[in-house]
Amino acid sequence: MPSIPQARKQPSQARSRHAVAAILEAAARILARDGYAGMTTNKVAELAGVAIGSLYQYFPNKQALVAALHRRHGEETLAVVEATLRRGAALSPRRQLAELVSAVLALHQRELGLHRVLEREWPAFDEPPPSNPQDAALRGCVAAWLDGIGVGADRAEVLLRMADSLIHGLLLDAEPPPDLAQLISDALAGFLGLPAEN
Amino acid sequence: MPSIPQARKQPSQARSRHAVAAILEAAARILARDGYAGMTTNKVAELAGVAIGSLYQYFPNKQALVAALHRRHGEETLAVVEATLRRGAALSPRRQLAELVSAVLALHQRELGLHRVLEREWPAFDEPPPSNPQDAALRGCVAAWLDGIGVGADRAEVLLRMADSLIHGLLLDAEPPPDLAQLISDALAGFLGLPAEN
Amino acid sequence: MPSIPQARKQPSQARSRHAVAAILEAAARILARDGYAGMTTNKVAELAGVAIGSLYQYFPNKQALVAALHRRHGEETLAVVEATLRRGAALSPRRQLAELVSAVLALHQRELGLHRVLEREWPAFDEPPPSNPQDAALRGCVAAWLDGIGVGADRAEVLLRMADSLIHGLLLDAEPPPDLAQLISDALAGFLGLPAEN
Amino acid sequence: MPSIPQARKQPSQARSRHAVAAILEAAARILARDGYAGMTTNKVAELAGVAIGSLYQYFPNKQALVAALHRRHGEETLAVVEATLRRGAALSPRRQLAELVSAVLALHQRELGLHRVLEREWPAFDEPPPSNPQDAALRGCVAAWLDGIGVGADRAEVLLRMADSLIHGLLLDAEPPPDLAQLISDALAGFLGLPAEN
DNA sequence: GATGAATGAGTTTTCATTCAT
DNA sequence: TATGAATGAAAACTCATTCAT
Repeated sequence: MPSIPQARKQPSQARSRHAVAAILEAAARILARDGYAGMTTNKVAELAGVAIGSLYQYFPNKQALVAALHRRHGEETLAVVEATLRRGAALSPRRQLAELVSAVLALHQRELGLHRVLEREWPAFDEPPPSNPQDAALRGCVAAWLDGIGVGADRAEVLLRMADSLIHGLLLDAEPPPDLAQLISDALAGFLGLPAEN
Repeated sequence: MPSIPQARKQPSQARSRHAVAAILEAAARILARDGYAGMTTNKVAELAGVAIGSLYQYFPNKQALVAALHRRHGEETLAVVEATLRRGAALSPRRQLAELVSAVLALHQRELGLHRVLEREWPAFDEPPPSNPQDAALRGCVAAWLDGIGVGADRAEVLLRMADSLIHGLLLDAEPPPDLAQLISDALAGFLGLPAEN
Repeated sequence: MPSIPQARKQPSQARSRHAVAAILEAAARILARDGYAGMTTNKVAELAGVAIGSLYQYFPNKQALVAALHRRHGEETLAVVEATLRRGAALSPRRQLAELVSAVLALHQRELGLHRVLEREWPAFDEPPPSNPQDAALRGCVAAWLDGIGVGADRAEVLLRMADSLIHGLLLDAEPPPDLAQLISDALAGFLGLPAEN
Repeated sequence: MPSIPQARKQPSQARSRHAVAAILEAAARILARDGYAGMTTNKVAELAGVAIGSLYQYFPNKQALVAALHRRHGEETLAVVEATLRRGAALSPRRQLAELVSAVLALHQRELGLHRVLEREWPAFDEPPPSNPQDAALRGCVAAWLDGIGVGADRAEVLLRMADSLIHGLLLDAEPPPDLAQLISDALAGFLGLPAEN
């Protein structure tokens, strides 16, 4: 199996940029609703309002479509994390953590079904989801923050995974508890050894 | 025509029990290796050494196969949790938690790939993974324990989800950190508000 | 591109042996009529009266179907050549050659369209049509004959190719000349240096 | 609205002549490499460096492209044959034949893969390869020659086919014998009844 | 019960051709 | 005229499931 492919052709004209966006949007919607196996390229093209051939002009195959959604998700997360850290620079570490969890949680809440599939069903492709550039950037960003608050920067990787796991694992529950952000940041604080605020 | 005499011979229950076990084993192996989409009932039957028709004699369809694996996993987890709690009754809550995490982690390490798929790729079937009896039993068991150590029993559900998410999310990493049990129980203790042991 | 594949499964039961024969027959007919590009596996299955899935149970892909026809043709040719040489052992070399040409020509005349395609359209597969066992056997058979009549056995290969080329090239003409066998054996005799019979 | 002035500028015929040449060249290359089925009009246009739309401006469809290549090949062959006969007018018939074979063989050797496909894969279109004007001219030319050397002019057609078949059949071998021209002209001489030269 | 050949709807993907710009 | 995005019919192939033996 070839590894996960990139986009086939850079959309240059306005019309095609629109087509690509429509395709991604449709793919997200169907993926969220029907899962990876239930998502057919024909359904995606139809919902996007383009011909199936056009879809294949921009994405060489089904996997590439999902990979693109994944990438998009990574970019959004990175942006949110950076913004939150910048905004909360003056807060206590514990509170910064809480802000981060809230922000990322909010991001996920926007497209719940999609993220569920993206995380859970990222099909058993050859390898672990490729650590793309955004992942690295995110890790770097968090590592710097940890370093700044006196926690070993080497915990960045695990922290991120924990956060991801907890967010997805709990958010996707039938009835996620209302104080989810609180619960999760408690757990992460426990892991980081940050003292509770009185 | 006279009706055919009912049963020529009491069908050996042993044989069919063996077939079911072989099928489940094969399904587990293939599911772990190829993911849900890559698991075909024919491949399962072949690896199990039974005819495809026989597979369908025991499992009405592909989903049922995966559901059975899920159930089996739930049963194993319940057994491990009960045993650990029984064995560690005299320990401090914090240490009991650590024991629990270690035990369940060990269980998962045995069939890593399988659990990844079981958790991540439980396909977007019509409904969320059915809350089977074992799940309820497990929840009850943990609730009782929490109650006993002075933590609200209502946290059982979330605790279980957290544990599950963390175990799967971290264990499946390319290079899971060596002190994984420690990290996870720190996080869970943080969530439960258990004081660190000095 | 993978090299030309073999049959996927040996038909064992009577029913399936029949299916394989029907598929090959249908493939031959359609290939002869529509050429390689015009031959679709679905058309073949339909004409054969089997489901498309059954076709793929015995032939892993379209190429394998054509390869099987090729093989069959090679076997028939070998049989005809052996029989003719056996029958004509007492004749003069020049006359033996004439007999051979006639016999093979007759074989080709039976399924004209098919052989046209088999020879002309054997698509640009990776390599020259694989020298299968029958080819080798045929070469050996002809080499022995050449040796027996005092012509270098090393001409067998070229002789066979010449014969093949001439038969296909001329037979497939819109109006092949009536004395085709004569013309071709004249040419081959010229190549072999066999004196004309008065 | 006033009608748009007809032609802003006489479209450079040079440019389009160049485009046609580039397209044919690209088609030849791809056809040789990938066969008829593997040749797509889009690939051809890309390799030729023109837009797919432009290709369709000069050639109404894919077949027309291949037909044009065929025609080109016919023209080259005709030219070579005429030149050879002119140059060798003083030679003996047997030697003239040898010269002809050598010359045409050389022509084919230049673009081996292309001719293979042109001859072998001329797809089972509705009709046999259209007997274009060049074919007729070639036939006439050869007929005249045969007449001049005292062989029935009616053998021109068969002679040409034989030559073609032998050249393609043998040249395309994995290891064509070194004395190919000799072998082929022996065979053709045998067919024409030309005496061997001592 | 056990077998495995047969089924065929459904999937992914290609590519000749068109046509708005 | 040139462009190249868009089209969509059609092709190869898969696989869950059935059912005659």
